[in-house]
This record gives sequence, structure tokens and C-alpha cells, in this order.
Amino acid sequence: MLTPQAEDFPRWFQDVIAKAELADNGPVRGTMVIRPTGYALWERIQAEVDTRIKAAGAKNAYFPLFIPESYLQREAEHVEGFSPELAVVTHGGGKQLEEPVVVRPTSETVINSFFSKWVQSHRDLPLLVNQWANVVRWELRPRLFLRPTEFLWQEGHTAHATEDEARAYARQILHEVYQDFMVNVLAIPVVVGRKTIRERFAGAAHTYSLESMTGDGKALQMGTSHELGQNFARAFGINYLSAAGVSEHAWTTSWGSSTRMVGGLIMCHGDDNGLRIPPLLAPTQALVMVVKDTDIGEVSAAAHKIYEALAGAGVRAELDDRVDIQFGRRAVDAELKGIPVRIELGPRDLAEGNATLVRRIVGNKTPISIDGAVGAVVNALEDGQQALYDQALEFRRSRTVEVDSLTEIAEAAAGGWVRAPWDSVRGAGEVGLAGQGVTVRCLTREDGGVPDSEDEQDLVAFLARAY
RNA sequence: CGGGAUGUGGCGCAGCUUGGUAGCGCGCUUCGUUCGGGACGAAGAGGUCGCAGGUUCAAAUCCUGUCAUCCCGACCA
Repeated sequence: MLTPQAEDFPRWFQDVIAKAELADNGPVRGTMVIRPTGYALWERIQAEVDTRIKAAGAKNAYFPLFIPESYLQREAEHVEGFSPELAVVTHGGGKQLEEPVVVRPTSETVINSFFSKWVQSHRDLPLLVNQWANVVRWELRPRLFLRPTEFLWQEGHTAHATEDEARAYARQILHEVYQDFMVNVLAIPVVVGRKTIRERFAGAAHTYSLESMTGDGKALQMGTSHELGQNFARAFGINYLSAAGVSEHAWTTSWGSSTRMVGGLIMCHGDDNGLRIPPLLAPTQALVMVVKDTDIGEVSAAAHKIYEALAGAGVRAELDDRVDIQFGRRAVDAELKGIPVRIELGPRDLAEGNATLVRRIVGNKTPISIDGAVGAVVNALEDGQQALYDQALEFRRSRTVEVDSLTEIAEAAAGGWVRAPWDSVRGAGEVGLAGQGVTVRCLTREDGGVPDSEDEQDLVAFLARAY
């Protein structure tokens, strides 16, 4: 039942989540409750992403949850894109509001309206802001973690003096924040590319995205970065006086990544025994387990020493000395939660000066010396990180096919991804395929580079069914 | 909104066709035996069967209405 086959994948996905106590459906359709185990994952994601955002120079800030409805309407494409999925508040304090407010589906409109006050001079630019917040999109069909009604994310918003600067920054975030985090920490291979005009963000001039493959061969957008051109600057009046004394519209960007990444992680790395968390992300990297103990507690004492040595070496370690709980139960629990490495210690091991190293990711058990425990754990963590990435990459390769002609694409995309010449699908082909549930996920150059426009020659289109 | 299904102890379900006053597994409590991969035995706690009407001596079961949830599709990070 837990096998991730295409036809029963959503069931498998939810079973794993339920068993690992990550989340439940909430009291409102499509919302979610994230239990502590799952939230710890999100906190680690936040920490890693936040570090990279700050390295890119953006600073954190916070803006209001409620947005006056009229703000949304200032950017024509933006309203059109979002109005079907807005949650609108019409009453407050027992009275009907003069103007309804919407619960933010994204914050371009509020943040850019503040930007218009904060930006006066070219010396105020670039303005680089990020916010960690919840947003609400009243989707017709919610999916746990992948498309819930309410989700947590970071959204970055920036204003620049020139288009070149805005483009460079949107791409810097794309590669140095998102791609770097997803590949090197989440161990998820992503295709980084450009959205087609049909698929781009409502109100954007250029949208870039990172796409991962899920265990059933579908595509999942893991993050996006947009160049908003001068669309929002014009709509919200973000103007500055240039060095030459001329009033100019700023060029803005926005970019986001969300709790969807938790879902992407589960669907990329999960196996029949539950989750497999990449070591660099794992809230608990190594669990030291006391299998059983003697009357004088020598096993617990030895386990505690190992735990301290691990912690001292910078490993995120935890000690489980609850010998009153069945060993099997604790072991299975650790597996479901995807803890990358366990060190099991009992009287038998201790008598031989040994411990048992259990690798969750590659799935084996080996005896190690207690003295060498730290080194063995560190190696196992490194190996596990690499193994997860390699497995995911190999899986994606095995489920991606090259197709030249439009007519074969829909069938080829049934079980995975399709790489096809953009020229063969653009126009009517893209529309027709979308009608069959297959969309162009993104466009890349032949060498994998991110195109500046969809009119470049010889672009490659990645097509798939998507969540 | 279209198609399909389901609402019964905390969780997962059976019972409904053929009405007779609710049962199983997991979990929970207590005791004992276990304990190196989700143990076993015994004894317990826990449900006005989604809601509202109706039929009947009698409704989880039949009828009508209603609400909710889930799955597939349209919309989407």
C-alpha cells in the first residue's frame, strides 16, 4: 500500500504523512495542521533559506495580513489572476466593512504600496525585503502540503533602478537561494528554467521556476522568482529621481518558496518505510538509542557519552534512553520520521566495545567501535546526503524521455517528463496539451541555461503532468 | 460546478440487502509474563450510529430532506 505507484500515489503520500505524524487536515477544508515533527522540518528549511536570503542582501520585514480589496485591483493582470481564489472579509467588529479586505494571497500589492513611500531617490535603491508569513488561496481543489488553502512561505520583494539589476537579482535568488538550497540541502534535483507566457505569474514580465519530479513522475514547482518589470511600480507609484534628476519607475521583483517544499521532500525521498530526510536538513541527524540496559545503567551512561561526543562535533544528535518502551517501536518510529542515522547500543555491544550504526537512507546496519562512533556518523551523514541526491537524479533520468513531435508528447508524459523542442509545442500545441493535463513546466537552453525570452532559438521545453 | 463515494467509541472499519436496541482491529487504563525490530494473556474505560423529519410496536438498518468530508476533473505556488 505504501508503494509509490502512479495510480495510488496520493494515498501513499497521505499515509506516510499520517504515520509520521507530520500533518492532519485542519478544521477548514484544505487547511492543514502541522504537528511538531513536521514543523521541525519547516524550521530547518526556514533557517537554511533565510541564511541564503540574507547572504543575497535582503532583510526581513513584516506586512499586514489584510489587504484592502482596492489594492488588488490596481494591477489588472494581478487581480485577474488572483480574484478567483481570494478569501474576502466583509465584516469586522460586528459591523459590515465599508471596503472588504482580502486575506493576502501574496503581498505584492501591500508591499509595493509601502515601497512607493519608501523610495524617493536612486539612493534608496535597491530595496531588498523578505517576509516570512502565511498566505491564503481558496483553491478549488486543495492538496495536503502541495496546495493547501493556507500555507506558510517566504516572499521576497525588491525594487531596483534598472531592468538589468532587477533581472540579475531575480536570477541571483533563483540560483543562489533556491537552487543551491534544493540541490545541496534538500538533495532534490531541480530543473531551473523559464515559465512560458501562458504559465507565468499574474502581473509578471518574466517568471522563472524550479521544478522537481515527484515519485509518481509528475512535476512540482518548488519555488519561483519573478521579474515584475515596471508593472507594479507603475500601478503603485514606485518612482525615484535618478542621478540625472529624471523621475523614473523602479523595476521590481518578487520570489517565493513555501511549505510545499516539505511535500516535495516527502514525495521525492519517501520510501515504503516512511520518510528519508536528507542529513543536512534533518532536525535530528543522529539518534543514539539505548536498546536495553543493565541494572547499574552502564549502557545509558555510555550512550550519553556518545551523544555528547556527537553534539560536541556539531552533529544534531538526540538520545533515546526510554528503555521502558519497546525497542522495535522506537526503531520503527525513528524510521518513519526519517532520522538519517541511528546508533544502537545495548549490553551485548558494550561488552565488545561496539555499537551498531544504522543508516536509514541506504538501509543497512554495521557494527562500529564506540571510539569511532563520531567519525562513522559523520561519514554516514555525508554518504546519505549524496545517496539521496544520486537516487533522485537517477530516477528523474529514468522517467524523462526525449520527444520530437507534438503528437507523441501526451502519451509520453503519462509516466514521467518529456523533453521536447519548444518550437514543436509552442502555440496551439501548448494549449492543446494543457487540455490533456500536460503543461510546459519550463523552458531551458540546450545547455540547461535559463533563457531571457521564449523567442530564443533552440529552446528545450520540459512537459509533464503537475501538482 | 460536473462525475463518483463515504459519514458508526481517539483512529481504521464491519453491520444496512432481509428493521429487534451496536460489534471488530488498532490505540488507551490496570495487573502479570515479556523486552537486541511495531510482544502475549487477563480484566477494564470509551459510541444518543452526521443532522432533521417520516414510516413502524420497534430504525444504524427503510423513506424524504439536509449538512459535511473524501476521490476524479476544471482553477492554481
